[in-house]
Amino acid sequence: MWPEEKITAFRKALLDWYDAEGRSHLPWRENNDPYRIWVSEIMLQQTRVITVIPYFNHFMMLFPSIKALAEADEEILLKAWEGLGYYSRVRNLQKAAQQIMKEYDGVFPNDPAEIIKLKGIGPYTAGAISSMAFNLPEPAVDGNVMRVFSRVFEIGEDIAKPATRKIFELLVRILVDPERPGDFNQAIMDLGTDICAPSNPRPEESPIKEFNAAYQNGTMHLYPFKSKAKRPVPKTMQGIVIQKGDQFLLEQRPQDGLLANFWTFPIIEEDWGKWDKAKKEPIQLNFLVAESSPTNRKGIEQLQKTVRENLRVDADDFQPAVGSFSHVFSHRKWNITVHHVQAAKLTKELPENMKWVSRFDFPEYAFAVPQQKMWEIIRKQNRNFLQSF
DNA sequence: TATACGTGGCG
DNA sequence: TCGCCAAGTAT
Repeated sequence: MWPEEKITAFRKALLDWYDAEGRSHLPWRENNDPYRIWVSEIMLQQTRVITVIPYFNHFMMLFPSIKALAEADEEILLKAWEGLGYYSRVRNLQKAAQQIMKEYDGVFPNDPAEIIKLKGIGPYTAGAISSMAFNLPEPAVDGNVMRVFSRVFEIGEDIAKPATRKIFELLVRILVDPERPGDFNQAIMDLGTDICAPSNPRPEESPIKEFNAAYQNGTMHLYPFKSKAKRPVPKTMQGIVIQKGDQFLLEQRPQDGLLANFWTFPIIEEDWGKWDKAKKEPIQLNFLVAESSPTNRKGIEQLQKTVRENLRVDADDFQPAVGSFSHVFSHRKWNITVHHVQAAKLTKELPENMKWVSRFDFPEYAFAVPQQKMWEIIRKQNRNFLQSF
């Protein structure tokens, strides 16, 4: 580690730059309110600042206090997070708010050991809140911090591995400015956003270039080392939009897993391994659907049969696909073919997780992006001949 | 420890 | 089009 004088000089160079060039205008930097800082840090997990700003302002208006958040209706909560992604974040946010109301009398705890016990708060966020809201000299190590210091100290450990974070925490615990820990942590992140960016960094403009070993040694291209992520697994899906007048059939997804609890038009995954035991034939939706035409309706009929059996909806007038699109998640990719059919009648006995919803009530629902894309296809299709869409 | 979990932007 | 990236956490 550096001698004490060098550490002091590093802190000064960084904080002088931060005072002059840091992003002091961000809405969650208006004050040191732990609630605001907490909400912002959760939103900022794996999410860009520019994306977060409008969500943050709206969220604080809807839920201005920990108490308001703890008591919020879950539908309203999810709607406020609509489009941000990683939706378990907002569920955990509310759970933590309820934890604070119950265990800490509604006052955000100021002890790192207590903070990290809150749902959805891990080592990074605990350090961020501790340092920014309570001025405690805690490390807040995120991707930016690992990138900056991997270059400064030429650390070649794989930053994709969870264990690597601990190396940087040890480092930052020593380096962090004891007088201004929150500003120190934010300064590193501001630096990592632009000057010390992942691609096309400009180290010659950096306030700490004299401290940057990789820059001095011409090894910038080697740091940070990050192992490759696996590419998303493609899945072939059929999106089934079933309409009866103003009503559309929506299905609520399971409470765990991808897009948990979200309402969507039914989405059927192609399953080549699934066999119809009675008929002794595979249920193969997609390749048949893809080949369907006015003269070859086998695939469409297969789909219609599946809809009747699985969704318990007797849909007539089954048309070929009205559109398609891809949606990439972090770990999988949906290639969705969208079908629009008119229901012969409203089925009385729907499965528990399905219901008919008027399209005029759609604005009250939180729709994940795949659902929004499906709805956009239907709207465009209908705008051609229906003014009301 | 490795994997699940969203979305949008950029080269 | 595609791969990578962004203020991570839960399990």
